[in-house]
Amino acid sequence: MPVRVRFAPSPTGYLHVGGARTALFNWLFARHEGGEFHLRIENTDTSREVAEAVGQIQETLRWLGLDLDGEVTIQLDRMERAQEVGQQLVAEGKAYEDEGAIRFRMPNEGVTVWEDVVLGRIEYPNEKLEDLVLVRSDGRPTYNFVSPLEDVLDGITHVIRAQDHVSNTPKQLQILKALGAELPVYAHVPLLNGADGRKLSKRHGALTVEEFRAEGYIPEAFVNFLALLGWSYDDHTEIMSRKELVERFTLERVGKSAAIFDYDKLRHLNGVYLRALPPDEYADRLVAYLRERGYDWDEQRIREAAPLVQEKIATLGEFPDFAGFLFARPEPAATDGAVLPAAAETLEQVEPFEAERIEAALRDLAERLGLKPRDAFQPIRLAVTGSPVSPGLFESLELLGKEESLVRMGGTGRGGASGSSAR
RNA sequence: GCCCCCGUCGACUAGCGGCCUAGGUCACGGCCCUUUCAAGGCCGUAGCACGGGUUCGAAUCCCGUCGGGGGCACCA
Repeated sequence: MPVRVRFAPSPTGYLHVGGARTALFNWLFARHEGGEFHLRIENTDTSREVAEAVGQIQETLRWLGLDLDGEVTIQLDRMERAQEVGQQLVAEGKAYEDEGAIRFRMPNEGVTVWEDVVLGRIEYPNEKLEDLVLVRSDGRPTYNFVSPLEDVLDGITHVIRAQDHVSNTPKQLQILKALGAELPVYAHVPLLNGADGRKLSKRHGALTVEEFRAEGYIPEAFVNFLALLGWSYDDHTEIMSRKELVERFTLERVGKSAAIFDYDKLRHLNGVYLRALPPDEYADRLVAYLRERGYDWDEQRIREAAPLVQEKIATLGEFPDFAGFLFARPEPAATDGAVLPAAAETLEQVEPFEAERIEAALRDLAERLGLKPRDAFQPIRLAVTGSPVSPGLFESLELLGKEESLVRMGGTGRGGASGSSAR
């Protein structure tokens, strides 16, 4: 039987990183096995918000590169089918009417056992199982009823979900047994926690995949990072392409304990991926990102700036702060502008105005003035970029052009040696 | 309260009885390189929760304690 898995989020809004990780593990498993990956929306109402959330979830999965098989199924569409099955269970004496609702008869003794691919053998005492409502008095089926029912209807072979579902599993197993259905294999993947070890929440930072996207993380890096949360290939391999992840992913190597979402490591990985991109593709991504974020900066200029920042920033979102001075005059920064007049005079003579010549001229100047390179260049950087941190100075000057560079240097230079005044 | 699960450096993890003086990565510290910031190179700090067993031998197996998480709905 071919493998078929499903990712079944509830449509409460944008996809959370925890959900994304669960979706990724499902997808990796399906692709590794040559099986199918389906999306099922577990809703109990059909509000407009739900429709929007479904769209957002699909867009996020698309961005992550987790392609779907088959049609997206909506839980509520199965409502009537679930009611019929509920009635059938009543007829068989496996469930009973209770004030208009249908309630399932749970066994009172014995244990429900399953072999969890991640957790191992789990035994759950049946006496702890309460008779649960299958269909509410208003006719809507409950989650613990439809979810396993749909798994049967959809031919789901492996249920890969987060560990907060562990205690639902014995209930669902009992229902499946009553239905006479073939049982799927269960794999409960560890949860994702925030820095304090507690539930991941807003105060820990970004939470939805869309937020990370907005901050300039790229999907390859994000997927690689997510894969490493609760799964590992061996004792040293970390950077893996999507293809390699698919080849190497197995549920057997998924860990049991909850992981903490490490923003530092994500950022590092993103930097690794960004630096590894071919220059022209890096520029493409940067342009696309800035457009997405609403920047109307000149595309040609962005492309020219790309090589100056590729080695230096770890997320595309850092570009505006880091290289924004190339697109608009920065606020003048406080600096000791003593060298500025001489530097301006020197640069005036540089022709053509190219990084290599600029560097040679300025180094020569520094030497004549008896200044360390850093002492000579930093005031220029401050004047031209408006910041003590910037892309390479000489390349930046070249990009800006002689005229604009001199204007910026002159603007601060007039302040004289004190240079502490902004004007 | 009851039930289930988990427990290796600050973080992600490797480890499935001897290869462990516990390995890799991020973060952190130092040095080098250097026009700033990064990147890169070298070095370093730091961990098997605790207590009992089992065994010639335990991070690895068993029991207990402690700690953490999840769940106990006509929510999903």
